[in-house]
Amino acid sequence: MSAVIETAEAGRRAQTKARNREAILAAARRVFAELGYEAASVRDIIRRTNLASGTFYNYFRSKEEIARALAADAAERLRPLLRAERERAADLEGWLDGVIGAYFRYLVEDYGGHAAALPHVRIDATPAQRAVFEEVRESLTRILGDRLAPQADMAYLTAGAIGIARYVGEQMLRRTPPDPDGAARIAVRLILHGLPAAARTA
Amino acid sequence: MSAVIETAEAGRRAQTKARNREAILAAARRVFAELGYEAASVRDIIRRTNLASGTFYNYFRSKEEIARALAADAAERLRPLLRAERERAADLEGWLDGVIGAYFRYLVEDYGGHAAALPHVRIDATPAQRAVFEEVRESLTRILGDRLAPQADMAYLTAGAIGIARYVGEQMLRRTPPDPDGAARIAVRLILHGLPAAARTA
Amino acid sequence: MSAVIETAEAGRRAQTKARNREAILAAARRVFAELGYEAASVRDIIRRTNLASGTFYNYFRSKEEIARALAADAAERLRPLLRAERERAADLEGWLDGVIGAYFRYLVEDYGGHAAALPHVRIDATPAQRAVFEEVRESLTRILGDRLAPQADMAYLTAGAIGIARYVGEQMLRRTPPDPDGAARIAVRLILHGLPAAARTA
Amino acid sequence: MSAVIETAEAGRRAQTKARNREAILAAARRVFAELGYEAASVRDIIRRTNLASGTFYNYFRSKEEIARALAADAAERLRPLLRAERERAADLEGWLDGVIGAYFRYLVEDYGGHAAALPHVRIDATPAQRAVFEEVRESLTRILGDRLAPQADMAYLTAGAIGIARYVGEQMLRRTPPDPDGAARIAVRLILHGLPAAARTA
DNA sequence: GATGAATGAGTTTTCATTCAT
DNA sequence: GATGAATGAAAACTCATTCAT
Repeated sequence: MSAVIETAEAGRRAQTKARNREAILAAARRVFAELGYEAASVRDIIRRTNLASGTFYNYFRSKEEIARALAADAAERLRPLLRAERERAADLEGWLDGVIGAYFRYLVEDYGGHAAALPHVRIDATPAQRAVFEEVRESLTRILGDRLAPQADMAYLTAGAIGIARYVGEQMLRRTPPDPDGAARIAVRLILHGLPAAARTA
Repeated sequence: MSAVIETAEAGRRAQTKARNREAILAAARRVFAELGYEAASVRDIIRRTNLASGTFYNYFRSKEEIARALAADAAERLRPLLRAERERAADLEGWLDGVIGAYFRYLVEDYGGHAAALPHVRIDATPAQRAVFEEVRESLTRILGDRLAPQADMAYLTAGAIGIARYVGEQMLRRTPPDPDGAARIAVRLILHGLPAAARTA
Repeated sequence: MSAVIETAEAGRRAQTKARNREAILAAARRVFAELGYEAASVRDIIRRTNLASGTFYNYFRSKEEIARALAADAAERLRPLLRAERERAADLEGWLDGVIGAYFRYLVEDYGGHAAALPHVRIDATPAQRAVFEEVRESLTRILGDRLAPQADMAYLTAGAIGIARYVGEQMLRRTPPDPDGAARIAVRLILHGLPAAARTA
Repeated sequence: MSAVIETAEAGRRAQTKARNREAILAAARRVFAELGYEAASVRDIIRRTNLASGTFYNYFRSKEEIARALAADAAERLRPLLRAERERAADLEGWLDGVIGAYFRYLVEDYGGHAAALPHVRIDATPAQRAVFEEVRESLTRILGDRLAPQADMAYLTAGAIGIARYVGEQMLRRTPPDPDGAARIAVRLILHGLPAAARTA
């Protein structure tokens, strides 16, 4: 077999691998969303794929690993987005608009229709998730700049902001149709000015 | 057997039943806290009890049912507390102080030491939980009174406030020792005035 | 307590005992009929009674024992009937008419409506059942008298006759409404003259 | 892997599957025969196999399902035999000889030695069993031809004939050694001429 | 690397039976 | 003798993972 063909074949193989991996991840995302992590079985995942059950283990060592990979994957996709927004944003409001809008649109895309199954993962179950938390914390710290009291507890504040995004997002998913933009506007206002102020305007 | 004795016996039996139910619930609470809902098995629960395996099924039909009972139980305990605070509180700040303080102290009591395992149950998985959500929503609506724009989306705002409490609470549980009062102060400020204002003070 | 009262009370007790025993037997008969022996549980039986589960064991040592008691009971009720018919009957036809008619009416009474659940008990699972088999065999032997070849295999012939009664009876139970008399007529004719002869007449 | 090898492998796998299925069915047949359906457990069945417990569930969903499969299987094997006899037989006697002889030999083969446990399944528990009943009924109807009164109740007569075969067969299995031919002769005579006639000859 | 049946440890669940009251 | 909750052995069943092909 000539080197050229070998290379071509290797390319094709790599492509197939990537495609299979993606197929498994996509199936897992849907299954976890519909059944929840515990109720979902590897069989459920593989069944939504046209692969054989054993093949799963060529890609992921276990059910736990794919769950981690999924979370990491989500974080991976979130992180550059957060980064980009951090560069672009002039102020806190701009940054929040960008970030929360993107997050809510992502939620609708990935979970719309299965609202009920948004996985309530621990905030820092995986390294990637922790990275997202840190990214948010750093962004907030930087943007707030010297308007930040030295003793301010940024971990709590970051957690609070993420809590708002999470729960308003979940609430949004429950509506038909979900309105990511309206929800984002309210979430941003809530973070910026607090509940009484947010309640005073529509 | 005389009626008197019968009654006494019935009383003792009812007591034993209640005690067993409580023992199982307590064991489940601990097991869920330590292992997480999914990893926990009915065996794990019953093992922490001095009851026989079959006895579990005299009280709960399945692991899912006890989880629901647990959540309902928690909500049940939360609700009167919320109610009481609603009566007592003069303004939003007073109400939030009371409610969030109580919630955080409850968290520390029930999950302190097993911070990692605060169950991230769906906001409205059970009727009791839905009731808590409604209770919070109503309290907020009433306290805000005419400072509330007619078109304000109270479902989103309530979700946001609960999100703050949940995630700041979780963050607090991760600290040793947890400081429910400090965390509550920050959560309240965040809800009242928003993140920039909360960041400006300690 | 005077002897008189004691006696009266003893009588009442004996009555209650007899009534409870009958209640349990009746419930068991229905439960076995509806679910089959294996699927039926002692709980199912006791549930159809207004007795407590433990009480069952004051009357029967086990589920197996009540099944035996039930079969014995059926046989017990069948046997005197067979005996009586044997005395009364002038000839084979008369005896068969009496016996099979009685058996079919008994079937309708006990299993009508639950046709599907006629228990296919082994012909000789219990002593009482064996006794019925023997009773039938003896009756046949006596009534046939010297029209019986010495080498005739009465066990096979008795089994055959019982087989006819059993299966025609089951078939009858499947009809709505069951017609014990029509079925009995055909069964008797079949036993007496064989299938071709029975087919030649209605 | 080349297509040729793939096919070969698929063939081998299919073979193994078929062999395993047969092994489980055979084990179940023996276990049911020895313990009776109710007393038998899936564990008992799988233990007589060199397969793992979970493997059972790759083939049958439950104990009930394998029982049905077994009955269906038996009926499946009986039907072609009945069909063949129907073509071949010149008259009722010939047909009965063929059919009952075959049935009794089949009984001895499958249940000989475990006489006590011939499963008394409902006559029409499965489609295949219903098919056997229908096959017998049709065969009888055709062979009797115009010697059959128009109002004759063939369902009852068929049930009666099958009852004879069943119970005489069971009686035969209880003997050591079983004599399928002797038993068949008597059963046939009983069906053809009735009990008195059958009793008059050996 | 793909396949898919086999594995068997582990889990849930049932239920006949016991026993303190 | 009645009660009914507790018992725990035994059964059914699941499913992540392995492995021969």
